[in-house]
Amino acid sequence: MVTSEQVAQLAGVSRATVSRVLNGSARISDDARERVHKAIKALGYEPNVVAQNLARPRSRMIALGLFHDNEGLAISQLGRTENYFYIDMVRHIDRCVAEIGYDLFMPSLPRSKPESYIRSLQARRAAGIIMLAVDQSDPRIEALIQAKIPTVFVDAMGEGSHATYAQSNHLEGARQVGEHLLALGHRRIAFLIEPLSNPTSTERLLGCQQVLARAGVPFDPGLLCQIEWSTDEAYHATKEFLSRRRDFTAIVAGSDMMAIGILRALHEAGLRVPEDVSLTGFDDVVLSQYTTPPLTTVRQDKEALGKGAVQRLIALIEETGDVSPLIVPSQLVVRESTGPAPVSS
Amino acid sequence: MVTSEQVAQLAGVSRATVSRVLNGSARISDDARERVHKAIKALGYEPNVVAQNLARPRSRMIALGLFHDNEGLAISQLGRTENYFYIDMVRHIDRCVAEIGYDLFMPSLPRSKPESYIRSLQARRAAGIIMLAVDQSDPRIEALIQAKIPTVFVDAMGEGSHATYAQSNHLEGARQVGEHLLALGHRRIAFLIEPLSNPTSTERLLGCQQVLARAGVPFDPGLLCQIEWSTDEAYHATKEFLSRRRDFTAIVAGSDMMAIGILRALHEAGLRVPEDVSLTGFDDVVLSQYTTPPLTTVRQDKEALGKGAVQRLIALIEETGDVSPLIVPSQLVVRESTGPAPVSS
DNA sequence: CTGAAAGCGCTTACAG
DNA sequence: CTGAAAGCGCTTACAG
Repeated sequence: MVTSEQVAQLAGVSRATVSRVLNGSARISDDARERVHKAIKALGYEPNVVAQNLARPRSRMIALGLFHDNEGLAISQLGRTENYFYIDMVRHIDRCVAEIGYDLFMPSLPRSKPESYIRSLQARRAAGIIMLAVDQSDPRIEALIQAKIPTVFVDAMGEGSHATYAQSNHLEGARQVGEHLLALGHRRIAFLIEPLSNPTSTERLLGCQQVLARAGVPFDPGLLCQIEWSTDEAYHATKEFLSRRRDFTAIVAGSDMMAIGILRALHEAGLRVPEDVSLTGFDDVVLSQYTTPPLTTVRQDKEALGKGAVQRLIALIEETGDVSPLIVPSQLVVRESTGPAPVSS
Repeated sequence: MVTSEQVAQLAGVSRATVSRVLNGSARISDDARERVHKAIKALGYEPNVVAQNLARPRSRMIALGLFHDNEGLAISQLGRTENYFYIDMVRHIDRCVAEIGYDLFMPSLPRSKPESYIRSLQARRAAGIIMLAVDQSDPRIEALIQAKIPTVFVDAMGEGSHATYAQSNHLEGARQVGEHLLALGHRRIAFLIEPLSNPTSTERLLGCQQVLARAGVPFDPGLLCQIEWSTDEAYHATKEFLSRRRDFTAIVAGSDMMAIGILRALHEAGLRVPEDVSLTGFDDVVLSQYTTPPLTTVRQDKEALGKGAVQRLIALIEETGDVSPLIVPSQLVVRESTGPAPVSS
């Protein structure tokens, strides 16, 4: 591996000077700058980022975490169906982070206590962390805030001197769903959603409830079903649910990936979508247009979320710029899984 | 942050000794070992892995790469529908790597030449790399082999003094598909598969061809359609294909994610699956049991692949153990997207 | 068994 | 503008 020492020798300067031209320091003679650049090119030099991260007061590594079931292995969690939406979003985060010259990494930390999670993060010298959090009560949220590690939470509402958050306007999205179903004549609507320890879930429920309440539609608690949110679990839970109740004309699923499982349970039960029952999702994952029928859902603006989260994290790290919570508008997308409520029932 | 220096002081030993007990060096007095452990616990010490990776002759970081369209941003690539199968596999890789005390990272490297890709990898001090490669002609494959960076290729056939590969037995899986369709009476079978620059694709085609040829079924080149392999592209390509030809009773899709797109195009064209046309996929991604109808496919053993790849990479890095290419058996899973060939046509 | 010293490859005050 | 030196937090021969 070629080092800055070799570049310095070839250019006839010191390592300090090489470092300075690399980091765009101001006071460098044009002559020196040019000689260094020439040497870098000739040698194919690329600075050792591990050494840089150790030497600099602040590293250029951003950690991406995903809290799920108290697991620390972020990459593994990302592969669970319930997190497919985040995969779409992470693509934008990745791109955005690369553009500003930082490295993104997903620390695979063993399951452990919050304090040790923090220490592992520090041991890896993360400059900051983007935390995809699905459970507001996860103790690591508070631990990150206390530790004053620059953090942007996505879908959890952590705030502090070095923390802020970004999320879609789930409430507004849910209201659109409520209005859409209402307009189609639905009155008895079932909610198959994630446990309400997930704030996203709560907002989605609330948005629908608000609209229905204003329209004078009574809320039937028996039609509210909190289920775990993988496609598999949604499928099984729906089968069980259908064995108890069928007196509804529409289902609001907590997410698209849940809707995919619900759809199958509905098919197997001989219920047609949307003729017998309408179904809506949330998120607009790539696959929601490939279900049978294609899914009516609420689109989250993945790009705005991803870029916004990165921008705020940098602002937090560099202590300059906008660090206010980011709320991104979301938008109902009507496809073919919703239709008029059946007249008889 | 607490450093090894502080631990040393509290334990009344030198930093060297702290380092030795941490790394399980043999010759350490029980007394010293115990004092150090006590100090570590008292201080909540966790070694700085960045410093470790710099100081050690060999780091404990494993890079995960994904070559796709000459892009370097691995995490972004992973989120494309065409790579959903790899997401499932990566979960096992992640877990396995964490178990042996290594860190997994997905370098987000800007699009660049092979040489500079190699340099970036070295600049990040990767001990080795697991390369998910989808195009055998990608120049980075050869570059990695030449550079003698320990590498395990998945789905590309790179071999060298420091390189080996792991993949499913796609040929055998494809034979099972061919036999299954043959047994159901299909004779005119369309292949909508990835471009043959992808060796996986070639093997899958070949396996089916072999079986059909042995059965005396002629191969119609007009029924072979090489299309890009995202769900989207498969959908659009299928629409186009259906406008030209419909004289087939079965479609072999190059992958499950392609089959999902194909399924939609078939629905829209008014063709019923499997009554009018049977459809098979490959991979058995999580979602293949949630399509309508659930997909007949070939299951890849993700766990065996992931674990096997990691085991071989470690063998390559430590220069001891089995580094022979790993071929994992795969297995037809019959679900509801295949049925008897329609009698009339 | 253990410590002092050199080294991993950078960056950054400190002088000049 | 530029270099010599110290430092980032570890590990590992080298002695003893």
